[in-house]
Amino acid sequence: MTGDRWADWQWFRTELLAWYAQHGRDLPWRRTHDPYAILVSEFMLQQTQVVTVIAHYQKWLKQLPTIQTCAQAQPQDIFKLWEGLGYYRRATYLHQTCQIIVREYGGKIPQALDTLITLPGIGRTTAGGILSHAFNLPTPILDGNVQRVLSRLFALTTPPHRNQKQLWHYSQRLLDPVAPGRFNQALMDVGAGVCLPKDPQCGRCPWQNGCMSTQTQQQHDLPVREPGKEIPHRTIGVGVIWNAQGQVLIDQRPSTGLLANLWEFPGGKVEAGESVPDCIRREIYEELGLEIQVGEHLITVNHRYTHLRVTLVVHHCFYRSGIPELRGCQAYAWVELPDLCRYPFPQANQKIIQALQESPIPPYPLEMGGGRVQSK
DNA sequence: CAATCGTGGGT
DNA sequence: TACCCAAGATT
Repeated sequence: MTGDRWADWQWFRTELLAWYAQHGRDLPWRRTHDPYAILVSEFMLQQTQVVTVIAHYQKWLKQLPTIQTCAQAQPQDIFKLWEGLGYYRRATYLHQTCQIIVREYGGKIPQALDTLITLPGIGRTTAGGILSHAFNLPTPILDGNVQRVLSRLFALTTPPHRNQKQLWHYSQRLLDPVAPGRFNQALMDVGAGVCLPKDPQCGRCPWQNGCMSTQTQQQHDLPVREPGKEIPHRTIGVGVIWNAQGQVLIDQRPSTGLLANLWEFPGGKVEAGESVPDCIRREIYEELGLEIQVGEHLITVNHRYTHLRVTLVVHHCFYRSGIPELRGCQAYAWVELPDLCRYPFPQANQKIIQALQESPIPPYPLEMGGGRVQSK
């Protein structure tokens, strides 16, 4: 690159598209022209790697093959299909977006960028991805891959999150106006498979001869990243509360905040100087108004979120008295173990469920009414 | 604009 | 093990 010459930009496009024809990934959402399917893939791919998305993508489209079926689905089904993918707000946003498109746009995805980004969960990158991929419209994208590729290609020494305007400019300027769909897909493939965060594979890069950071051996130092912050840790006491019918109590988390709308085994943060059984007894009373007896330890689960680490100390518990009140949750349910799979749970709770299914059901304490009542 | 929002892969 | 990073959007 010796200047802002048309031939230089065209060279990037030609090289990239030629490389893509040989080395592009074969992905499920590249085998369809259905804009709805592409919309689904774009939502799932937000901050989530391809290998993680594929199974969920295929299951989703099998159960909700059209935008109409998605719009009409129950929230519980939406969350169940999203289970395990994380960032669960995306599921609600996708559901809402499909409902709006069906209701207000005749089931056709709007092809105007300004319209698309007004829909829930659709920002500029997702909108650009949909428009370029589904309709071959010349809309740029700027995901993590593209930010890294562009930072190296043009040797941009400002951290990407402080340099969004310039990065968008480059993404727009570089975009192939004839084949924007394939170009954007190719750009992300370079980021995901060649221009790796650590150990960039410059020898396999179609842009090796035009990359400014490679010429000065800066590619390992770009993009510039700022040090992260420390992640706090909490210990959480969790109760698997059994009733005399052999059912366990679960609750649905609030509609906002961490793991919104998902189901869980009730519990809460262990306060300073408090024992775990005391914590569980207190939390169950505060959140549900139930009196329980805390029993033996079931499992301890360590889990990491983006901004939080938790240790879940889980105990078997036994219902004594009270009717559940909805204080810190949306709903509750007494369920038998085989029915737990009907409810969407976060990953940390999946480990509890697995432990439950592998461990024998604890005997109901004799002093609390004798043997278990066999339900049905 | 900084914080929030999950989970799995890779080093 | 302990990080970093991922087809980001929202508030």
